[in-house]
Amino acid sequence: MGRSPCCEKEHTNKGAWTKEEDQRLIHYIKLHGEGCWRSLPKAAGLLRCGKSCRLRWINYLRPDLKRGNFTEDEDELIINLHSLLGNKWSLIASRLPGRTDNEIKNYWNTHIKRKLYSRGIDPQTHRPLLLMSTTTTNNNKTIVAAVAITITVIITNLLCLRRVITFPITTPTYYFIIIIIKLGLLKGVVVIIVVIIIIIIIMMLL
DNA sequence: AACTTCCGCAACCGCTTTTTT
DNA sequence: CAAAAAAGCGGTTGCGGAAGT
Repeated sequence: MGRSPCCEKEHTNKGAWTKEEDQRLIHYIKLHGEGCWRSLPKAAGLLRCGKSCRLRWINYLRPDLKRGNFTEDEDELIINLHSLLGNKWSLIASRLPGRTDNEIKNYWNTHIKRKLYSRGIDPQTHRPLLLMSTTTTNNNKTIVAAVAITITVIITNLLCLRRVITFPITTPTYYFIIIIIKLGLLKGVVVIIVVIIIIIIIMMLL
């Protein structure tokens, strides 16, 4: 025993709103206020779904919306809130008067992501990009390791071929690269040194 | 000037949560 | 309490204008 549907789906307009539709929606809400989006389209004489009316009002027509570019302070606030809340756009928007969740989401995807990348920060985790490559999932580590090794091998062997360096990359070097990439620089170097010491001890005992 | 590619943003889609009957 | 739709939310798409060739 539910409610009746909000609109007849086959008799609704889609796509961009016209000036006339905007005026009808503004006029109706000025007279009757927000709320009950289910009955609004019919009462306002709009061939739109209630959901579409709500979105248009909240994201575009509301009089308290702040128009224009985001300020530097707003940028930093969005970045800080995103680091705490993640992609909770509505929560982020509630801390920025006059801005909508949709607007902030779009702004994040078009501007702030790029800004963070240029600072060398991963926009999803807010961690430095270089650290990311060594601490993500095993699958990602393998991909990063494979790409790094392939590039290193190609460059080293080309340099060797052109006699810039006198020796090609060797098998132990591959393993050292893998270890450093998988464990990080510090841990990797420690592990390599320990391995070398063990090898030296074994050789001396033999 | 004509065409193509890129970019930003409004609107839609589909899912989850809340409300109503 | 259950069912069904509204409300709300976040991801994605597609259009229109700007920029590049």
